[in-house]
Amino acid sequence: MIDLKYLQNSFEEASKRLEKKGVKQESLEALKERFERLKEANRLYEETRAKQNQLSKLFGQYKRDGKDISELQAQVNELKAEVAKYQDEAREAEDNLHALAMGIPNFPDESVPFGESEDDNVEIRKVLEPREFDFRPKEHWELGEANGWIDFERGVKLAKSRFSLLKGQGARLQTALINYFLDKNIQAGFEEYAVPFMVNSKMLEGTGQLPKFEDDLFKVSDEDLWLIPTAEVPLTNIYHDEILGTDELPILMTAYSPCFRREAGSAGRDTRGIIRQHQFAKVEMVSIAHPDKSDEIFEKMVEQASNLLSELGLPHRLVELCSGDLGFSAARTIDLEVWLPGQGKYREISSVSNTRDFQARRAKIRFKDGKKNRLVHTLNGSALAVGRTIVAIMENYQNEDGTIEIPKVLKKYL
RNA sequence: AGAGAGGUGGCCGAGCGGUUGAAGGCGCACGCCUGGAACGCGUGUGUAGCGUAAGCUACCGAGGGUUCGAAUCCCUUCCUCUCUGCCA
Repeated sequence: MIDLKYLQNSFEEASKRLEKKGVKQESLEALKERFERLKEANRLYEETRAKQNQLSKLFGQYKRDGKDISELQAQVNELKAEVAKYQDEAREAEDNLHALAMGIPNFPDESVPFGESEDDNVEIRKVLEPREFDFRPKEHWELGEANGWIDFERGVKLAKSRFSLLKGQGARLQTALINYFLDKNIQAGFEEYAVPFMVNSKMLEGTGQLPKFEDDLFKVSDEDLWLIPTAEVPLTNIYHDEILGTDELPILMTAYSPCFRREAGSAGRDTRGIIRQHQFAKVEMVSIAHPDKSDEIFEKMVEQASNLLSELGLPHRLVELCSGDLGFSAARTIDLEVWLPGQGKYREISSVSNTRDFQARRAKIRFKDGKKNRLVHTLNGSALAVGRTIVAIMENYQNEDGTIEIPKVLKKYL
């Protein structure tokens, strides 16, 4: 959630910043108005409530002194109705504010380039030269089937479309990658966690998936439980509604998890292959940082993801997302796109974001700064999406006969 | 899943429906004491919102209700513990 006081005090600036992300001025005006209405409603409620409390306190005295309370009673009864009325109004104002505020995305950083769509994203640099093929490189689904690594049809039979299964060397490769990523992340100072793969709705509100993006999620029927779309959700919310000590920061976490996404808006995109599935494996990094240190940690996380790709020998590029392509919670995001020779394109394989205090405010994650409690900064990034890494390995390491080499660094994991 | 017990401040632990935001203890911080420490003594020690401030409001797992007034009574719900059942 954005800082409503900031919105109120610096409305021009705030709305200008959010305009870059496609937020209409009107909704911000409405938000500001609802914030002010809530404050007014609260003020009225608290004032009348204070009066009532004062009178109520007299009852004890009156009784002890044996005085008549009937007049007092009448007075309080009048106030009571008023208090109830103001309380209802305050609650309604609160609900209205919350409903709107939770749907407003985060401010992009000043440094984020302006743009409307992914076409306006800015390439920062390329890492490793794509290899020259002296034959037509195949796409991963051809290779996956030919090698018996991926079974698309039976995956669909077991669940539905956009599910698949890995077997044999394909499955081994996934396990190897997970272990490799976790090992490297641990070496870089991240601590490994094994987290629940389902969370309740409060946690999803904390990280920003709910209430706005319910359609992207799988929900467990009859329970307030949802399959996680990324380990970012449980990892970040580990400290939901907690106050950390300054000396505990930064907290660097990593976890493997399957990720479940309904991808409601993506019909027709990447229908072949395992680029876009309802379930995929990912190793995630999440950092809880002191506000002054989050930029530094952001760089570290980008470097970490890039290093993983480099060590696997996978050509990739770093792309700074423009304002219009930035996710709901992110203030800044760098995507890592891996080269896929079969497609002849760079495709997203990791996304590192700094959400600043946006998630922290929603999830109430604070730290003690001297006497004061302050919101932390939260960051997340993939290191890496495992399914897409398998795709990248297959396509980049393919031989003309369809066989696939294994990257050197993975040999000891297989 | 069934039966029972319970959820109070960083922790332990009190709390006849009326100055209880909450006794007492531990812990912690500061001060005194000391050559320095321990002990001892003194003071302080939750969070959030509104307000320049004094202060006001809210919070005793959560949500409702009864009442002039609820940590205390009632309902719902979640969680923990013990026993039984089931299970990797």
